[in-house]
Amino acid sequence: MKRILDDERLSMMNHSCAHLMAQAVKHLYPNALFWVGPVVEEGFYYDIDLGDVTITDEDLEKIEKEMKKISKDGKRIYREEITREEALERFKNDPYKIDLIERFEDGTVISCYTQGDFTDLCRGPHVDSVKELKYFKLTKFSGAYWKGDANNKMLQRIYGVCYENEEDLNEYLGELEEAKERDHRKIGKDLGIFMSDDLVGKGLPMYLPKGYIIWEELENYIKQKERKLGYQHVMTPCVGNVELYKTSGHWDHYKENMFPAMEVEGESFVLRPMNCPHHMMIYANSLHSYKDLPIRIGEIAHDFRYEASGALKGIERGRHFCQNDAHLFVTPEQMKDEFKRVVDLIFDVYKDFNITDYRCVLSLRDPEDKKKYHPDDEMWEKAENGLRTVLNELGIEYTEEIGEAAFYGPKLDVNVKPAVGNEYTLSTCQLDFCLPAKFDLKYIDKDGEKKTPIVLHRAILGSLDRFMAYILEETKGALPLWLSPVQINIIPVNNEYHLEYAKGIYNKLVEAGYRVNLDDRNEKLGYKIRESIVNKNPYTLILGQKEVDANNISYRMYSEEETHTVSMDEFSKELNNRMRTRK
RNA sequence: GCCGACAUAGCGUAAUAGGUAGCGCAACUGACUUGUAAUCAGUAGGUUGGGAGUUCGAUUCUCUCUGUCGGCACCA
Repeated sequence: MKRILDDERLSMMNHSCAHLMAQAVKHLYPNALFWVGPVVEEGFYYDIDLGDVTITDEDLEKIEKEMKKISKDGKRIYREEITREEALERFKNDPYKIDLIERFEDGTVISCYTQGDFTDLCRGPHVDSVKELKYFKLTKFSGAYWKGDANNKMLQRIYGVCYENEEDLNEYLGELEEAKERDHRKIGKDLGIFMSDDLVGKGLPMYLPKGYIIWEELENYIKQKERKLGYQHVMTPCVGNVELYKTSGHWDHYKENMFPAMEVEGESFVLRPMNCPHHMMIYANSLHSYKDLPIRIGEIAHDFRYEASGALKGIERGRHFCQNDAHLFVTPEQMKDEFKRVVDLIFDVYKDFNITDYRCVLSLRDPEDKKKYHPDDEMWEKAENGLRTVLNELGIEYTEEIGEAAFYGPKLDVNVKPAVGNEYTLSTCQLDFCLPAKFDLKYIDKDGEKKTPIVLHRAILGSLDRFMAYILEETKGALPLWLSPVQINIIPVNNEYHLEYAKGIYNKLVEAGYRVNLDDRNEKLGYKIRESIVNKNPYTLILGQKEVDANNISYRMYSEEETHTVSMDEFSKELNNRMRTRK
């Protein structure tokens, strides 16, 4: 399927369709004022000020109908170029357009596009006639802050999408439906992986036995990788004194997003939102020589953030989550090498999980935003240039994004897209010259001088919760063998005659360390097989008289219809192989 | 948090122009003893998310709270 943003024609159609929608809205709501209507990955939208009117589902249908009418009428779309002054005069009653026009320098030529009774300020380009826009659909609507600023008025945003023909449109709409099916929240419920309950609290999902198995496997997996790379794992408390976060600076930046402080015997404590300060204190616990560095402190750490209620989303974003966190304390000379090791680890892990659809972002500070970022221009220059150099040397493709850095330093983010919703960060590696200084961390260098180390903050699986959400969506719940809560489901054909044999096989597999289920209920074979497939078990063993007689086993793999009959030895080899290759 | 929509049994859903709710799957009981995607019969399960109001009567209308969903804003 063509991607709209990558396709010139489709981009133009979608943008023109935004104008078409605006015209229809203007017909139905003569007082409507329009802000901007760009093309985006999923089609187009237009931000509209409708005064006190709010859009409903029925309105969306009405607007769509009006759009069809205008399209049928088939007016040509004309481009017109006017001066900034003419534009200011023409749109003098439209504060939104004036706002846009005033951004242009004096003497700029500004273009307008007109179709029938509707004119809009626009850079273009557009299709030649509205009759080219036939296969479109308004998909959703919501509030959206003017200029993306929560302090501003909320406008109404209507989203739509336009394709060249009906098949493409239907295919796209079908994909939207399909995406809902692999939403981790649905899979998590269907397969009994996690739950949540109002009485526990929103944004606080709980892992059921099956979910905890996955969680545990992920924990063991990443800790093993890290140990091999010289990480030392620690355990630190989920609560910390407020002073700890005042020292780090997190309190100033994030107290609004932390659970409120608990006052106990004159002291204030908070649930920790991240683990950097604890790890800094662990480093500070002993004196370090340059010979000891890098020191790599890792933790599978429980964190709590008071996320805005509207931001909560299953296990992808909750108010409790578990970070695959580590802080690497390095000398300036070691920084580059250590950063490379982190990047290598990220992509090594992605290979194991078959993650290929990701985007690397070099997240930089916004130098204009004096509030958000640690005020030390020299430090930022050094950190950002250092990070950029390393990324270039590693040959990593990335885009730079301003204003995405942490308050203490720039970072490399690896972002992915979920089934439903906005892109998020899966892995991150952050360069920090700031916190080590705030905590006055030192090591003794060759020359006997005390120096401050650089810290790399990094998370590979990000949070185990979010990573699990991602894997569930990517696999549609059909997890690879090593992660599956039930790896092998055994079904005896007839309990009376084959249960003993099945038990023998069951014991052997359990002994070998597999998670096995023996389905000895009195149900029809077909019923049990169906259920085994619905539960997405990787292997379903069917054991009947044939297998008993030949002392072998028959199995079906998930997503395959044929049955394989092999000896137990062969089956063990296959299992071993899949466990080893993590397939 | 903001804008909007939604909330019916464990899950998926139906219905009521206001007269206290059906169905399927799951569960439970019994029969059947099964060879590759749903055996048959029966039983139980609901203060229709919580609270308040209007009404003779509210699951249905109104308000409010809570939660969920779609976006926006936020994301150390």
